[in-house]
Amino acid sequence: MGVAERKERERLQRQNDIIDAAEKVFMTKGFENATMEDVAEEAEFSKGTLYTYFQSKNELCLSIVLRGINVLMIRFDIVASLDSPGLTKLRLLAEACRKFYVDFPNYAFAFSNYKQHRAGCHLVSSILDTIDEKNSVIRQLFSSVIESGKIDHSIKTDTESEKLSWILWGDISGLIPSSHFNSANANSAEYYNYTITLICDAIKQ
Amino acid sequence: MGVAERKERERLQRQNDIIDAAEKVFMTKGFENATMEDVAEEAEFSKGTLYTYFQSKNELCLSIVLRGINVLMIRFDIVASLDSPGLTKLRLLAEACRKFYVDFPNYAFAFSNYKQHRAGCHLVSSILDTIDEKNSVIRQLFSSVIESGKIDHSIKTDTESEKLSWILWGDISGLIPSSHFNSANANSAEYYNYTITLICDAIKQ
DNA sequence: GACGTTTCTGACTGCCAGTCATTTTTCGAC
DNA sequence: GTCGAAAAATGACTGGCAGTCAGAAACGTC
Repeated sequence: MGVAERKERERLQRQNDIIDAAEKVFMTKGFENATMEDVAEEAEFSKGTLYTYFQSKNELCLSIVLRGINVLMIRFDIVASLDSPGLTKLRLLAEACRKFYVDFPNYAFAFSNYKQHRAGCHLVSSILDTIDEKNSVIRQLFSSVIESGKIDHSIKTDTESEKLSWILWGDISGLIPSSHFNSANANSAEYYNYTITLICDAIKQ
Repeated sequence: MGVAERKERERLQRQNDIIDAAEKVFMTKGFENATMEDVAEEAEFSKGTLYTYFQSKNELCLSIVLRGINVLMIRFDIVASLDSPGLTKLRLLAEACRKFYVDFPNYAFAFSNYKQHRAGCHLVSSILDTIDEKNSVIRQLFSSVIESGKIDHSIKTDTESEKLSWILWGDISGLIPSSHFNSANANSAEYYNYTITLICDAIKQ
């Protein structure tokens, strides 16, 4: 009796379609200006239906963030599994993240508004919980890469891997996408790279 | 004929009173939940009056940010005028900023929402222009401190002062108060200090 | 005290997130 | 094929708030 499974699959598919539509609409009109009506129209559903899939407009936005994190994590996992010195892998993680923003500007945009959507999402939300979880996993990944660098002597042993993984992930997930959308700063990639260079210089053995 | 001057002074005073009220209301209720009615009541004006002093709710918030920047800049200027090595002054600038957030949590809060208010402020705004100006002045201040460090041999001569001042000011004004992708920011001061330590380690002569 | 100017007011408008009673669709059982 | 129950979709409606504006009040000048 695979009906329940099929229904669940279809539900997830519809949910995905709505996120697709939201990505498109929020990206073109901006989160503030886009209305749930707009998203509903793009997704070819009525507004009411959106609310059977998402608690609020903000939660819908967080779903986009979550999607982005998942895509990014695939790239992170590939880097982490490489057979290279820890410091090299750390640089590659940062580079993977930078490239991710170039490849998916809509996710960079979503990331830059993350805090705002999170604040506007008071209710208990499984999506919020999942994001927290993924964040924790990513920091652990960074942390283990740093630790591996200590073992292979590419990174100073007095480096505080937990703090550094927090800072690095915070920098590349929060600071960079937000300055990316700052009109005054055309060559943000250069600043991004310089930040990474400085931090790596500070911790290299 | 000091009437025009007195009127201007009074107008500025009233504007200040409104910002005072807004600081209080936004801080207690949060920007999203606080209404212009709330601010008006606190300031003992009607809602309409607020709009003769500020173009929008977002511009009112930016005024709070601007106030904060001015307060912070006084502290920065004191540090910059010290007769110490450039690297020391850079550390003291970061420390002054951290202390500023402790002394004025409401400004830290305003800073963390800066991007959002800026985005919601489409119109031409003299407050926005002034903020941009102050930001530029602060980056110049950082830059000149870095340059002075090169001269007194506390900072490596290949340090890119313009990029670094951008990064540092971006980090301490944007990243730290918002403390990005995680809610557990209990010991954010530690992360803040470690970031500064790492960057200073990277550039010290 | 009358007249022009500045400041203030609060009822009103338009917009939109979010709701919910109702309709439509799905699907197993017979 | 059709009936009844459950699931999904609908869109008119509500409530709340940012921002407006026509008129009232206060102020300044002669």
